[in-house]
Amino acid sequence: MQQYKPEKFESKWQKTWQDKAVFSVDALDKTKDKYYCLVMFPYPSSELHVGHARNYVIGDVVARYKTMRGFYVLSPIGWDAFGLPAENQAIKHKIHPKEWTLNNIKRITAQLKSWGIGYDWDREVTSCKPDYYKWTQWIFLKLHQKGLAYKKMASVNYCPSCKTVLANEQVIDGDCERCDSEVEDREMEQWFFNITGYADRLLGDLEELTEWPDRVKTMQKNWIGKSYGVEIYFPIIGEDRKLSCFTTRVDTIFGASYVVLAPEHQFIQDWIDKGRLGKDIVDFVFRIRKTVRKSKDVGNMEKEGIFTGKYALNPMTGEKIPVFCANYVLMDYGSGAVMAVPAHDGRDFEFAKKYNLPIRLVIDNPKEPIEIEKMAAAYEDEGILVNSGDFCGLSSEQAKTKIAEYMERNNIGKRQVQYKLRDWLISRQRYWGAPIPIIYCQKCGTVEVPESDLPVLLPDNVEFKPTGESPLKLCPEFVNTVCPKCGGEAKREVDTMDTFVDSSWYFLRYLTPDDDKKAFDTGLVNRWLPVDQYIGGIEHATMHLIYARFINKVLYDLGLLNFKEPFKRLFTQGMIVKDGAKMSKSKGNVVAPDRLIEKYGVDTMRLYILFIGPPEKDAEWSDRGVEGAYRFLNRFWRLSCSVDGYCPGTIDKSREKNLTRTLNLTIKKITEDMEGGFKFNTAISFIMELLNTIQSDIADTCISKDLLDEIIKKLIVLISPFAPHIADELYLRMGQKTPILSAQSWPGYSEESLIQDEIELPVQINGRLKSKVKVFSGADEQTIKNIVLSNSDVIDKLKGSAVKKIIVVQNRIINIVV
RNA sequence: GCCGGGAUGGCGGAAUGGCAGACGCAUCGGACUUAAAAUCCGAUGUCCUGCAAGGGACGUGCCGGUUCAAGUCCGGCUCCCGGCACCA
Repeated sequence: MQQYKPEKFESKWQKTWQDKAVFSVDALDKTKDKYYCLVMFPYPSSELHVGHARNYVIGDVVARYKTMRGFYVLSPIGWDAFGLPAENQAIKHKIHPKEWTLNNIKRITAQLKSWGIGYDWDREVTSCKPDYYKWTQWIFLKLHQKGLAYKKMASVNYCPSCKTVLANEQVIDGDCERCDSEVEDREMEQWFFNITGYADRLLGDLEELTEWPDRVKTMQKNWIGKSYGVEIYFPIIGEDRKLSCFTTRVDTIFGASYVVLAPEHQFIQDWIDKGRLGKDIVDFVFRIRKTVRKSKDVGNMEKEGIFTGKYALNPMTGEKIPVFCANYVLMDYGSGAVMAVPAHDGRDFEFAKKYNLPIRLVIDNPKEPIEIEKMAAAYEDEGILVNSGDFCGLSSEQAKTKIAEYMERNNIGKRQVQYKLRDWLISRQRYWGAPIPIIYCQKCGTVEVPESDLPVLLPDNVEFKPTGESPLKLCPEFVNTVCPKCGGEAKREVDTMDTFVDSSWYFLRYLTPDDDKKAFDTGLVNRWLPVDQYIGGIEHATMHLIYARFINKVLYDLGLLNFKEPFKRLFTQGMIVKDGAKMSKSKGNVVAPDRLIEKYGVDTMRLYILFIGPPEKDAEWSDRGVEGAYRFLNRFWRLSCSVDGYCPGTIDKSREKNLTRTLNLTIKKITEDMEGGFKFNTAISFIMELLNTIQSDIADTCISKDLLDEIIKKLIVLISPFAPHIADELYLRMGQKTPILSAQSWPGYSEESLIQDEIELPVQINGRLKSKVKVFSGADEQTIKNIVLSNSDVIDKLKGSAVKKIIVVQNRIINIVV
């Protein structure tokens, strides 16, 4: 008998699949139902680890399984090839980002091929190549033409010492990761996409995504953060204008004892301009403005504020209330000004305690009246209004409507819908990205690069010295151009686009990756999309998956697509961790798949990755566990090879029947696991169980050779999506001429063979397992009760106690209550 | 801080509200072997009890609740992970 030697045949099969083009798709072919299986395209960093492998192996299993179910499966791959790490490499190691990226792509391509992942390689797209980013730029123009791309001031992290804009990742505790200088907040004019204009549709259409995980939909819903509230106008004393504050808790307005402005607020700037603020206040404002404040820091940071000397009027109480400026109010959300109700908001409470501001209870807890003196934290729940004039006694819910109506009648406020979602800042002061196709002309102003002039090529020859400007600005050949309108001297936009723009439409490009006339073919895209199955990491739950949905909707509005949502079904896999932490080079806990493949072969790696746990959950890597997968494949190999020389003894009909039943049950369970939640770990365990059963049947030589042959062949097909190399090799050895994917369909099962004559039911007494009884399957409740109560073991265990009640759960359990 | 998720033997994990620990790893014992490796067979949650067959109690992060029955449902916590808008 031959030993299992994967190295002898794995690359042979990879070549066969390639030669027979089993993963190639003719997009025009309509003879079969289409299935678009998409994995999130990788960022080509140095090498892929087993965490990446999980993503692509899952995609491959789905693609192979769906092919076997008779679908015409499109499974493409590409590279999200622009981005920060390439530029870091350029600065550190003096290698050009393009060279570094393309080298990585080469290496990763070889890796993916050696893993037996089946892609249609003719459809490869690379976002950093001009034939791709030409169309990213085209998409920018489409948004610009629709008025969805615009410029406004926004802040960036700026390192004064390195003279460069930093990514959030490069800021460690407020300091630059390279030189440890304190990072400053700087305002500059930048490009935005008006995604907030689509907020309602992005929210509403989540309803249609019935095959998305709930957790992802919940996260997106919260990210969009639609809230209903009131914009309240607070008159400023001594001025002719009012301050707008948005609140979702208008029921607490009688407790608003001061208002707080963000340091960037226009009123603050006006007062500074007019010299109305004291030096200490101005210093405070500038200090806070300079510090980097992110939404994630607001909760943790020490609240700091200063009284501006100005007062406003609470429009409901008529009370004169102080105006503060504080670090915990951000310009990003709402109007950059909030009314403070210390008794009912945690941040306001903390701030009021620190600065000894009055805390007034206006909402009482109906279950447990609040004593203001004993309050240790804000009461943020809803309740019953107190100290609230005519509105006392109302519930928060009633009061929200009544007060809003009153405010609207009296012009004190207006009901408003507010979103947490902010417009998408796409400008990057970086080199390694798609240039924004805009030209600035002294005469004509902001002018689009005409479509016929695309792509705006990224020059190769640039300096990476940090200078405080985008490297492109230092490249005169790039910057200096002529105005497409008037032909006069003009300068190019030097910012590049966020890489999330590249990844918001790549799945459209896979249908026509080489088309130099258009970004995508509407007809083909409408036929093949929405993507039937999208697979990627949970970390993309909000940003990438919202951006891609947004761009899809814009293209839909332009009549270029006939579907509103790009991804019909979504699967988010968990991380593989090692020693309790995410794999990373810096931690030195990266498990390289290639080392395992050398030792055990690809199928072992694939099988173990799939067996490690439920694919949507994080899993801990164990080198020991790999051995188990390898042993199993060895056993599978030996057993399959043993069919030839198998000599049955006395055939045991009931063992045969049982084995046939087990086979059908296994097919059923595996099929359900494949169709349902991608439960590959349990699917594989069912194959292991069946193999264990066969092994003892073979040892006892009690089944016929034909049955054995049939079962082994079916098992080979069942395991083929997970371990395709060994499957095809064994299939060939068992006399089958064509590879499984091109010939074999997924096995079916017969419900009839699953029926059992007799079943064993557990018997509990007072919820504790005490005995078991055998009953004929299909026995009715009364019959089962009779059988149970006359069973000698049960009678014994009851010890004469009076039976109060018997619960019979069909085919499950019996519980006797005594 | 906010949003989302998770916690089950020595380990990875399994379990439509219905026999907790399938399957695999590890460990121990046995068979085969001159021996080892490989392979095959068996045992393996914890504690108590029994010479033994066996019997009993406890047990799914913590506290409480619903139910004939809770890992699963509800309320309240703890810790860990992902995201928080310039990592991708």
